[in-house]
This record gives sequence, structure tokens and C-alpha cells, in this order.
Amino acid sequence: MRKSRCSARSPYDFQVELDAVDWKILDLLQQDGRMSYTALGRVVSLSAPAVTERVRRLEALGVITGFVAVVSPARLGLPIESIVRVRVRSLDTPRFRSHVLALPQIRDADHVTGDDCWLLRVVCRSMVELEELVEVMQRYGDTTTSLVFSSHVRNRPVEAALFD
Amino acid sequence: MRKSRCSARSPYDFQVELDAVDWKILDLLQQDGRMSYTALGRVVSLSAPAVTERVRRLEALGVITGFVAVVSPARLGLPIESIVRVRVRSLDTPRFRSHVLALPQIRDADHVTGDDCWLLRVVCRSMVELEELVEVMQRYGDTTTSLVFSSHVRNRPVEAALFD
DNA sequence: GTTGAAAGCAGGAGGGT
DNA sequence: ACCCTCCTGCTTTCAAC
Repeated sequence: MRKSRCSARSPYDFQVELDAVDWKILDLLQQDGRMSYTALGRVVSLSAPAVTERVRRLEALGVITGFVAVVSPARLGLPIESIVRVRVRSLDTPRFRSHVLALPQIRDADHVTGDDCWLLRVVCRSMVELEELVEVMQRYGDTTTSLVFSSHVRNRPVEAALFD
Repeated sequence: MRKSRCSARSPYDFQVELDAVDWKILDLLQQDGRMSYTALGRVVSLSAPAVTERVRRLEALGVITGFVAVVSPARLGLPIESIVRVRVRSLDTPRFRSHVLALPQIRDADHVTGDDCWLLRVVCRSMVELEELVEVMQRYGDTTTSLVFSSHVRNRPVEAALFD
């Protein structure tokens, strides 16, 4: 019944095959990361040790990379969220990575193709704080800043439907 | 010892004050969302029921919005990650929201200020699939697509240091 | 905030298919 | 390879303080 097979033998051979039970477990844990193995087992009709072993394997394979509490920056006094695109000059990239990417206000930083080579998601307390942050970033290249009105999707679970 | 005060009485009165113990708990749970209340209690020198009550309060206040397993799309066969900026024509916005934002490939969708009014993080299996997705989005407005080389920061924990 | 008892859960051993 | 049951020790939860 189980045909899960791992082909992740090197960094360039990543992909993992999951069966329906693995997908259901992933689905549940992406909605409630604290669900007990016993409760998971009740849903997928498996014993707790069997579920535990599957979750351990999903972690070992790098499918599950961790379990985290999701926190609202706005509720903690960081109501300003923005996306800053930075066109970092190549000579400045090492300093940009060590000085800018380490700032606690940066929640996501992606190196991307295209003219704006870095894309940063920044949270801060005020527009004044954002202004200061953007001024720092401008030491490394040109910036384009957009304020986030609202986030309609955040970290949507990865689901089996993606493979239909 | 505890001076946590909540001022979140309306949607426009969001902010919550946390004490050092709350911050430590948040810190630990953002690193390991499955940590037991007993283990949290050992770190912060509190009994398990006291920790449980604090975590429940943080959830009730909207500071903690959930606990989730973090999943690697690449390991599941979605190696292409990209950021698509979409300049949606205002008349097309309702259909864009219902048709595009619901696609399972969309992991983040933010409505932002500036010319490119929507910012989408898309994962897919191949460039061909990305091409198809972008063609769908182009029915609602102009797009700019950047491929993600690498993500250097992803969902950095919100930490007390942000308030120094 | 605490303790303490009852119920439920996790994780290992051992065995079955 | 995959799963089960049993057993022991922890963890959670609720009540009482």
C-alpha cells in the first residue's frame, strides 16, 4: 500500500515521492503543527508509532523542515510591512549580505533574477523607521519600496492538488 | 512580575505589551513550535500550567496566529520558485482575486502600493507550468516575473530586539 | 502564580505480515 | 519495508489553593 520512495541522494536530486497518507499528515500538520501523533493516527487510521515514524521520515527527507509558531508582527507593534526591491551593485553584495540581511526587521530576503536582484520583506514600527532602513539599503544600490496594504495569502500549505 | 497589558480592543487598536517571559516563550516557539509546555516552563522557570495559560493568552490576543509544520516545496517536486508582480486593471480585480489568488501554486499574495499592485510568490514543477500560470495572470494585467535564485531569509522570527 | 492526581501521549521493545 | 500492541515515563489538564 505504501510506495513512498526517496530519491534525495544528493543536493541536486531532491525529489521525494509521498503516498496519500503522507500527504494527509502533511496537510494536517501544516494546519496544526502541534497536533499529537495519536490524534493524527486517529484521522489517518494508523497507530501513533506508525505516524511518528512517518513524521520522522518526512523530517529526515527534508520535506518537513521544522515546526514553528506563526506570529503577527502587527499585534506586537510592527504595523508597517513593506517590500523593498534592491538593485545591489555586485561589488557591494558581500557587505549587503552581512549588514542588511541580518537586520531583525527583514523577515524574507530572496535573491532573484531581473533588474532588482534582491527582494526584501520588511516590518517596522513606523514610516520613520522604514525611511531609515531604506536609507541604509540605498548605500548598496537603488531601491524600490512598496507598502503592503494587505496580505491575502501567507504561506499557503503545499498540497497534493499541486500534482494533478 | 507580569505587566503584560492588552490594548487590542478594536481592529484599529492592535498592539499588545509583552513581558520578558512572554518574549522568551515566543522566541522558543518560533524556533520549535512543538516544544512541550513542560520544557518551556523549565527554560522560563515557570510551571507547565502557567506556561500553558500564557501561550493560550498569546493566541487569544492574536500574537500567535497558529502553529504549523514548515514544508519544503522543492523536496516535493516544486523546484521553481518565482515572484510575479501583477499590475491588475482595477475592473479585473474581483476576478483576479477569486481566480488567481486561489491557485494552489500561490504561496504568498500581497496587495501593495506602487505600479505593480500585486506581488505573488509562486511555486511550480517546471518552467512550462510557470509559463502557463503567468499567461493566466496576464489576462488580468501586465506581469513582471523574477525567478528566485535562493532565499537567504524566510520567515525570520519576530524578536524583542526589534524594539530596542 | 502553585501543586497534585487523573487521563492522555510519546517513544522504545518486540513481534507479525 | 511497514505496521501493530504493550509498557513505562512524561506531559497535559483540571481542580483546589
